[in-house]
Amino acid sequence: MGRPPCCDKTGVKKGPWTPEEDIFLVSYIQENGPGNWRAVPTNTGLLRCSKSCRLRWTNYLRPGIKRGNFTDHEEKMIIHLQALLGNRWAAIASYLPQRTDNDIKNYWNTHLKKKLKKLHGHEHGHSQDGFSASQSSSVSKGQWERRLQTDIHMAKKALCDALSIDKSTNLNDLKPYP
DNA sequence: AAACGCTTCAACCGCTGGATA
DNA sequence: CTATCCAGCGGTTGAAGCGTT
Repeated sequence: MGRPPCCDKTGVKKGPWTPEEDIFLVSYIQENGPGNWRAVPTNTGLLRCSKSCRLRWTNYLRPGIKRGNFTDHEEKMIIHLQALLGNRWAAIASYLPQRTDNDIKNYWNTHLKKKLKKLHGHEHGHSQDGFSASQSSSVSKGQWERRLQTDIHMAKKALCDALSIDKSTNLNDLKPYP
């Protein structure tokens, strides 16, 4: 017996959010802060499940979000980080605080995948995901995590090169967003 | 003008890991 | 230790918009 789905209650609204719903959600979060998502539908009167509220806030309503028009700089970072980390969009997004993981994922799937395919022609047989690739060569998760840390360090250096950032001063700027 | 196919992206679904009782 | 709950994550879907015929 698994955990029951959170959204199977009757009377839960789905689909696009209306401006009114957005206002209810934003004003609630302005007063109470994000978190305790379970309480949000009851306290706001929104007929949405907690998951839907959290998603709407983090991907659309949260302040400081930049939408559309990815810069060359951002694009390069995404390409480098994806090559290193695989499809770990939340981890990638932590390096681009103005972008959401959903946005980066969408941009990758709709723009960058195609772009890279064109660039590389038909390269075959290379893996996409770090740990799943390592698993096949019998690497333990602990070993893989350590390797990942090293890789991240190397990637930061590589990013500095790719983005023409001064290596000695700006490595720390690439720390994930808290 | 309208029918069709393609692209984009907001939102959903199912799963996982961490926290807690 | 086990069961349950919740937040968060990544894959996927489908409606809307856009371009082409």
